[in-house]
Amino acid sequence: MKALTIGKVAKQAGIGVETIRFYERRGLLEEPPRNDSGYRQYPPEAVVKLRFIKKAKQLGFSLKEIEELIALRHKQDATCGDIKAQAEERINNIEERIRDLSKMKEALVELTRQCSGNKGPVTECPILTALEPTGEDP
Amino acid sequence: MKALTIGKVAKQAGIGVETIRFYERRGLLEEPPRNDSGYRQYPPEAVVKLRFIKKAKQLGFSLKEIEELIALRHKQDATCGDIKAQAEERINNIEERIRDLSKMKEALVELTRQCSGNKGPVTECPILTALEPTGEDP
DNA sequence: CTTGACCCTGTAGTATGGTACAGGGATTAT
DNA sequence: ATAATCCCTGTACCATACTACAGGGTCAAG
Repeated sequence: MKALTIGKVAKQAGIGVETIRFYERRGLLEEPPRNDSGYRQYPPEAVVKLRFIKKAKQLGFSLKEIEELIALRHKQDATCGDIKAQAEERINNIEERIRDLSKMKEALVELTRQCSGNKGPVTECPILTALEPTGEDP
Repeated sequence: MKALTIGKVAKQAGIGVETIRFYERRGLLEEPPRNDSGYRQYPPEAVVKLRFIKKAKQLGFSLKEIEELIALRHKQDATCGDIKAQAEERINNIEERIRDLSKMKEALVELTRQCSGNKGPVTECPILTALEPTGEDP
């Protein structure tokens, strides 16, 4: 009697209807029971689960990782430490991405530092010549 | 007489043959002349251009941005300042990504700090309960 | 002169995370 | 009762940046 249609769930979770069906196809969300007309009948917990997915995504977890997290939660012998390990892997991953981005940034900052940024011709721009060390155009 | 086949260019630039053809389709690389058999005949400058693309990619430029950079370089009235502006936009973009990632990381670090990481049951893991605030499973 | 390495086009598939119909049936509000 | 919403499936599409064939022609070495 408290079953929700997909539209209600979508609104309450702040996610699109199509996206929910996509998550179901992906295996991220279990298939809910259907009524006589074939409409999905979601228990209220579905909203909770979708919000979980949404938050995890905001923390940078991929759908695949979220799937693993959910699977872990359902395993009887999974421990808190398993989850923590997962989160720590995520942190390491994020740190690596930050390091990569910082390297890119430093290289670019160095290039712009060398560039006067004035009205000089493009052919003399140190940014381009740095990218194209031996280069001229056809 | 110094024309290169696509395979030679690929090897010298450190890029796959298929990737070069893909760049050509994308409009990133101009179509080279062909010989009687329809083989692409690249001038040696093509290697330079591909290395340019490769380096720009390593600096985090997307193919679309690289296209813009190349177009800028070919415009008569483009200035060094135009290039610098492009690079600075890139820097801002990278900084934004770093800020986003740092936020994610901080949230995760805070969660793992709260988690004992011991053999406790998953249902009591603060990481999961934080992600799923009101939640229990079906 | 044949074999293997190279080249060609065109199409399709990969991964990621969705979004957008088309073409139909069901439900709800007026 | 009928129109406006919903819901269904299935498929195709968006961007990004490739990668992998299939099916065929060409070229160079032994």
